Amino acid sequence: MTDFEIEPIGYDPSVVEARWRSSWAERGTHRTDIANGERPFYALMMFPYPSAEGLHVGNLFAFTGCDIYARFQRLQGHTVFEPLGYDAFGIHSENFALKVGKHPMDLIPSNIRNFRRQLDRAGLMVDWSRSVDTTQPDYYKWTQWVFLQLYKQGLAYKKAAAVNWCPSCKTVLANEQVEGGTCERCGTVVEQRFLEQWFFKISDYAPRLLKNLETLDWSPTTVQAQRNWIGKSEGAKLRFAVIDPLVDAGSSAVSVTTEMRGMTAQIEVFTTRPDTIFGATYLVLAPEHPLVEQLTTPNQDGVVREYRARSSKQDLISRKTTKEKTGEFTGSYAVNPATGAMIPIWIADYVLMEYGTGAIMAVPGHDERDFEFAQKFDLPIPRVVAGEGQDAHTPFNGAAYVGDGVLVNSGEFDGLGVTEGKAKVTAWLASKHAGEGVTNYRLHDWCISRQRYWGPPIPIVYCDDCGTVPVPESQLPVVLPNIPDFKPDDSGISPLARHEEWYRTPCPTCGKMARRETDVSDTFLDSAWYFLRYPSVGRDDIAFDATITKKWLPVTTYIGGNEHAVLHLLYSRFITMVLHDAGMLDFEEPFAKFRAHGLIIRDGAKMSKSKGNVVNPDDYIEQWGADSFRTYLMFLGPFEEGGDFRDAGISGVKRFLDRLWASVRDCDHAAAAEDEVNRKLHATIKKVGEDVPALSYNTAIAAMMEYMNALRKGERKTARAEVEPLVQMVAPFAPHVAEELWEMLGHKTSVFDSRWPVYDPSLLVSDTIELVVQVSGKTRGKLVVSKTITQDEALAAARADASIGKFITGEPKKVILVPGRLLNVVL
RNA sequence: GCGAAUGUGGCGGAAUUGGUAGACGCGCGGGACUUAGGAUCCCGUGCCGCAAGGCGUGUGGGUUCGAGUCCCACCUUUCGCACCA
Repeated sequence: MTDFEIEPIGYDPSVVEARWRSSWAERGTHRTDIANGERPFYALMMFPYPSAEGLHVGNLFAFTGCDIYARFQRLQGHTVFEPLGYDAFGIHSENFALKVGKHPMDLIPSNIRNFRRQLDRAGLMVDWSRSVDTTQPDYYKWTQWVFLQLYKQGLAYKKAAAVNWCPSCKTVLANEQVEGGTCERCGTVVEQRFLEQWFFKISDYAPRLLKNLETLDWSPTTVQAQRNWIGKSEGAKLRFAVIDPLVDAGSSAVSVTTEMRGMTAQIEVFTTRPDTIFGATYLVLAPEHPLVEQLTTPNQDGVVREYRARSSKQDLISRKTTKEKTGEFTGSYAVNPATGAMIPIWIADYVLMEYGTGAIMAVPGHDERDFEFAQKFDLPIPRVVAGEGQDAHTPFNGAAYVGDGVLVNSGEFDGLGVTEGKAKVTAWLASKHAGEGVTNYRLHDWCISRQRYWGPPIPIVYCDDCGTVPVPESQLPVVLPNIPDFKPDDSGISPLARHEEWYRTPCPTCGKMARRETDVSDTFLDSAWYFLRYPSVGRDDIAFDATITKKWLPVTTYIGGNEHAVLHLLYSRFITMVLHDAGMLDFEEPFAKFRAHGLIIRDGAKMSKSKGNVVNPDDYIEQWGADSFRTYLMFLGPFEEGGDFRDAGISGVKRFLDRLWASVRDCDHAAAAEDEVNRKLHATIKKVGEDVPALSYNTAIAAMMEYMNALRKGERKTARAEVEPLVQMVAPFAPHVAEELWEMLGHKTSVFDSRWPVYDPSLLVSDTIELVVQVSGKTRGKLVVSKTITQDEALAAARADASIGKFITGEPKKVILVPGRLLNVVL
């Protein structure tokens, strides 16, 4: 190497990165001082499921985004805690184990080893001394403990209920795990089954889960998703008296009173339009409604029975996608409490048992679905709301009228607006004991039982004498046994139920032989509290330490995928609220700030195994280094929107890091920063310092590249003062090479123990500005002028400039000067 | 169907409160250094045009001295919810 010219411009990432990986490990650079660290900052990322395929680029995209944020906060002087663990229980792991014929207890540890290897190479600032693995007894002991806390609060209960059953996964699913009638996991059409299940009363918390959303600094899309899911709607619960079919069947009476004899039952409906009750001409029950049997008259029995059988068997897909209305008349009638009219009771599958009361009053004139149904079955369609230009007799033009208007054909309420009508009609019906105003939520209780093997056993014992007995906390964990035959079957009973040696246990209360609960809990319970565990990892006497928790939580920033907007994120909020109410936490919202990241696609298409366009991080890290890979991932689009991964793009990022490396290597340690460059440097410090906390990583990188270009313009020799701050700014993105360069600059400690550079605002202002000159709104050029130039001076200068002046052909009608920016001469 | 986004060069994407559209990167063209270059460095690169100049942010209107940005209507794509009474 005799000549400066032939020295390589680039650095070898494999050497540099290996060197710093071991240095960080040796020096404990990523270890967080939980007990004494000042200005704690808890940067959380969603922990991955350790699949056999290894780390997905989407995982790495999310982790890197979080890592950059965390490293930046560290450079701001925070003690940052960035933990990561494994969400390894659950159906996904178990199904894969079944597929490859291995036991999950063997499979998961090897998957985790592989994940750990990949994660180590990614350059994350993760404190591995405080990790969690949800499948370890020292973790799920506390998951079971969480269950017991809910049980103690009366928020965990068991009931036989119609639940979603996935025939392929052979287990029940929570509502949140059913997507459009299919299993979110395997896509199989979900069936309804009637089974005994454990539920958490999350519905009790619906109003609070909804209200607190207003106070959270979360991505708006996530907040909106939760709001929709909780699904608040204001309306009324109304009661319709049923006329005894035996007494009144075949009666031709059109009008009856509520005092009439023979009333056997009442039907409760939920409606958001109590104002339209005068137009309710029939009732509809969901086919599986418990009253249907009782209401069906002998001559309708056959068709009703057949319809119910058909709709229970019919897959939910066709039921939810076909708009075609079907239904059957039960033969019974009820009394409309407003009109006193006798109205028929139908069953139809467009009414869902899961929502409201499973029954509706049908107002065909003012509800599209009811209209369609009434037309098909030739039921009366009266008008009770008149819109603009309509009156009580305006005919329907082939569609229901769902707009605003005034009530008509509604007795004493005629003429009231819809809003006022709702309130007055509800009050009137309440005075007649026919109903009351209620708020209804779409959110259902969370079904947590799973008839599977790979999860934490639910810590409950059933004793013939004592009944349902929770396992005492001192006897936790209830260890999941290693059984060879963990395959689920169609019976609706967990594989653990085949192991008497496991489930037979003395009753914790009386000591008599009893039977353990053989269901395990939903994976989402594991992840609903893991963030509470991280700072307290190592404490085996308690789930989370009060002092440490007070110091570190709520989580300062949580970054994750929006696919968990209604599952994990809602459950975590719920569990946190419950523990707060039990006096164990002094906050009720776990995540102060949440940001949803975008998705990575590849060459304009979604990545998928079948398309063969999946990015394997290992290959890219091998070829380009983790620093370039990380930086490229952040550069390809806005972090919160995701981006399009194209192989060609990564070279530009590597080139940038190479140039930086060369600039540092060749820099002049003694020279002062050149004025022009220094100004640019301070503008860059400002820009990057604002972009990074806003997660605008792509523009932050662009700004640093721009500065790099300015730095090298004219093949000049750079000064140390010009590159040193750039090394710090690059550090969150490319931590390995930044450490290397920091060391090359003579520092003995980690760049992450340095302080983020501070910009000098006085360098960002200058006395002269570039004034854009427009003539009649068209840009004709620009002038370098004094910042304080007046309108007249600017106009004169524009006239004097040859290329601009020629466009100013006459006397201007109007002249507009935007100080410091632009001059528009209107002719 | 409902709701939320989105639409800018050949491509990924930038653009304070309305104020130089296309930053940064890829790709492409030219040059330098080279036995060589898929390395590196320099210059150029929205479209049309020799030029002067004109035209350009999904489409059509509008507000304004001035619109990618604001308003109205429509279209595209994506995501979420999907008979929720």
